[in-house]
Amino acid sequence: MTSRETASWLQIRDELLRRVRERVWEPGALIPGEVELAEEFGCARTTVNRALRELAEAGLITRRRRAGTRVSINPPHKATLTIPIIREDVEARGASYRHVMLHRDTRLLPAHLGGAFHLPEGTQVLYTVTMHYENDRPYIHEERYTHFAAVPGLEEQDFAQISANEWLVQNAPFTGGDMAFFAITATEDLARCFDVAPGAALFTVERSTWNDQAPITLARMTHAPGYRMRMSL
Amino acid sequence: MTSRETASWLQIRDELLRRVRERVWEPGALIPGEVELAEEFGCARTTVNRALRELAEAGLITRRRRAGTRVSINPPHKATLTIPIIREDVEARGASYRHVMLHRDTRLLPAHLGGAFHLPEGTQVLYTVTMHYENDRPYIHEERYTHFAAVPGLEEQDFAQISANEWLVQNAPFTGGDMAFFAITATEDLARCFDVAPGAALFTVERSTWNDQAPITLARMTHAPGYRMRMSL
DNA sequence: ATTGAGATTATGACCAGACATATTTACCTG
DNA sequence: CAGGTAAATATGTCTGGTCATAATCTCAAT
Repeated sequence: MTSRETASWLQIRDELLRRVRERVWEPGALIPGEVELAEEFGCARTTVNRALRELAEAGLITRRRRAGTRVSINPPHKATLTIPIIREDVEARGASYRHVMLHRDTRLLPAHLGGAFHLPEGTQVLYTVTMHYENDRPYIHEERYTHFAAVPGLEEQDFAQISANEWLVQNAPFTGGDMAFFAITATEDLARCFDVAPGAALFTVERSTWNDQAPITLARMTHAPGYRMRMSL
Repeated sequence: MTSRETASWLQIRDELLRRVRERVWEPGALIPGEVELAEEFGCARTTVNRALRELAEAGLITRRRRAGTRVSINPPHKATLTIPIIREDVEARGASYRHVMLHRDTRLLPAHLGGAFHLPEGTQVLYTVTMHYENDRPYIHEERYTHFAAVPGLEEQDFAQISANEWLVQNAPFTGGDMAFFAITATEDLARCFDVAPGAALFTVERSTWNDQAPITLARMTHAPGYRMRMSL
């Protein structure tokens, strides 16, 4: 008890994890209560609780008061994607980064974006189109609508030094958002930007973010041909 | 103390979260220690620790022994994707599901998959091609390589009733994996399956899973035209 | 100036016990 | 038998401690 190799709650978690994985406890089965496990492992209930809570957060077990703890029937597999700032992403690979703003204007929110961007149709937004380059090769084409009222100081920014992508992350912290991934065929504009034939398949990420129910920005980021977005489970 | 609306560690977490969000504590700044905060909130150090631990797990703050707790400079934005079993995903939308196995054979691992599937080139694998339908409309085209040695009972399965997708999730629990998303242009085969013109842009997910360093399966799932994979931040 | 030993300190882990809360089970009543 | 109430119980939270560990700081010896 004086010197253990790893924290005991971790050992307990791993042992419980093993029992779930190796079907010592079948999916759906009720597992022993905290008191019983604490006795088995010779520790306080708190420690078992810590281990069980972690497993419950991971979705491997389901806990309910009075009803006890059960092995989940089909544990949801979750993958976590860390959203990078484009510049940092590129530079982390040791490549050079630059960006060019192709277009910028102030306009009223187009009707067809009502669904993704929960604002009334006529709201004033900033519309920008930016190309991001990795080692001077086209990397991402970014088309973005930003809600003026939600981001103070937006008008003064020209996004020459710092891209809208990066500036917004630092200056308009969001509390929620969602993303969609899909494939599109290159329009003539996009084909020109990426130097491919129109109709080529391109991978696009559309992301909208908001803050206390006020939408901030909606970005559509189309990636260079052949791009693969990776994540681990 | 006798009756609070929510658990106090949650209240403390939210208050600390507010201070971070509203820049009461600047990014990079050192925040008060657990003892001091416990005093401020009038609770035990354990309770403050619980709140701080949650925030640290979310990446909003960074904690180090002796050095104290700091507000993260650029908190990583993470999105979580829950990977569905195709059938459950379809049925959850109230649609009917069916699948058809188009092809099945045993073969040696093709050389070009060495990278994604960390097995020697000649390993015996099961190759299957399955179409998944939603309301009798093509939904996902699944091409899959499964490592024979890693999955006992694989040979006996014909995947007529239950798809490989679902069977493997339940019978070959994996401990790790990775995914890649990208866009492809439809080959003639795929175009026929989805009833679109060859060259159409299709969204593809490639997923490989393993278990204690032994690869289990590599699946390439190509989605119907127009499909959008959604996730929230 | 550099290095290394020791004191200092904030977080991390743990414990034994207490009370709170959500559910289920058992029982009691109409 | 239906419906409501009370007891039982497993998890959830909190307290007020102790000890462990990692990182930093101090200061002296090289």
